[in-house]
Amino acid sequence: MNLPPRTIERLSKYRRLLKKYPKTEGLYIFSHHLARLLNLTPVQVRRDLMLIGLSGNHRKGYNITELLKVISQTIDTEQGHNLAIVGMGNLGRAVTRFIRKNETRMNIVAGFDIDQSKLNETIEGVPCYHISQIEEYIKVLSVDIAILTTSPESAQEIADRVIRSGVTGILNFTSVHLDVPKEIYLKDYDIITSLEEIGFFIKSPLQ
Amino acid sequence: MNLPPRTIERLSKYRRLLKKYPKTEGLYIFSHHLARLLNLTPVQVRRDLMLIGLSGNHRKGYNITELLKVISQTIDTEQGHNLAIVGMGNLGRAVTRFIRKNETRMNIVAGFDIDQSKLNETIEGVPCYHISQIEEYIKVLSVDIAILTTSPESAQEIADRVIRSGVTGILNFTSVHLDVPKEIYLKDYDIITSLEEIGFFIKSPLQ
DNA sequence: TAGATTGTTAATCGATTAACAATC
DNA sequence: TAGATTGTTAATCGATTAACAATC
Repeated sequence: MNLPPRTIERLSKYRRLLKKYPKTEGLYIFSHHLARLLNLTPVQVRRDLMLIGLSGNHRKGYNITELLKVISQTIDTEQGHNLAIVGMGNLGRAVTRFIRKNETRMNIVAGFDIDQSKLNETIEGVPCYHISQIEEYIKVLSVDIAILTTSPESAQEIADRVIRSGVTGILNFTSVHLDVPKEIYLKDYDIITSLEEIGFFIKSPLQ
Repeated sequence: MNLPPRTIERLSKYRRLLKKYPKTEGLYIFSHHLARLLNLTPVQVRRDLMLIGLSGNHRKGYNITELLKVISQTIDTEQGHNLAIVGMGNLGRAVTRFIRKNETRMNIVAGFDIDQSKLNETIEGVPCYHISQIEEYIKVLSVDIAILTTSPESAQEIADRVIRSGVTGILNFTSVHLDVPKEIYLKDYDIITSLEEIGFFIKSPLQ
């Protein structure tokens, strides 16, 4: 199915919110209610749900169970995704822990680090291997998404290597611009740029 | 000055890249060269620089020193920004370390945590206080940007409290939707949603 | 002059929102 | 029926890109 990236992001947020939604609040939810919980407009919500073929009830709104089912059918794959964290330093371990606390279809199957002492050890419940074994383990474990939490210096080299090994999605925490083939889905988390953006907009009067 | 958010983000990236640019490569850079280094188009680069009043030389391109000067004048404030990290767990400490490794105008002046044992201790070189003292220290230290790395449960309460104390910019790592007044500049880093977005687009054939 | 570049407007693209018909 | 909602198209907004004049 061909859906806009922004819609996918919102679908993910609808699902996460509704999964925790108290059962006592009823089986149905109105678009304006869901919108208010996420600071969106009711039209946005209805449009998103329309795009994935969901329809609501004019009296009661949208059936939450159906909503959860159809969103999951849209977003998830049967097997889920196998993730590798490359760079098991502070940030890598924190991100690992963060992901594992959430119930998702994302299975962290390996961590990699240059530190020999971490070899074959289990960190945050994830088996950790030496960086030299990336190609080998990524293939064997069918990793399709890599999270890059390495040093800036090695980021591009590691990206090249994980891509060569079969990874097609990358979440890049390194603040380094990565050059990747256009068939790779790359998402950057550039903390420094984000802070500078915030800094600029809080000094200027806001729109 | 009124500049689009995307332009600010790119200016931040131009600067970071050019700061590390080897001196031997010359004092000038062409828009197409800068564009290639960041996977942008030359027009995008020229337009961004035009918006901040920079002009280049038809033979040599843009003067790197001037470029760095004008970008800094645009983005930075004289005093820089004072940051607080709220939640000094794994993620908070990792983010603290990450920011301190980069040379920026962002000064991390305080960390906060519920853990009594961290009270008055210095973590990653940052003085750490108990969460009950947020209001007090944010005011005294003139913190204007808060980074939220707390538990999801306390995220909204903490956001309310830092805003009440004078913070106007928030970088939110908690994956929880925050309800903030429109004059607050909020930027979300939702790791779960990002992974689900990547997951969706690597299963579908890419555009 | 020819060629490569900058500078800038107009067209296009993607996403949001306004408007409103249809339904219960 | 009146009122509140859903469903969907058309208009608008923000950002990128195409086109091209100006300059060295």
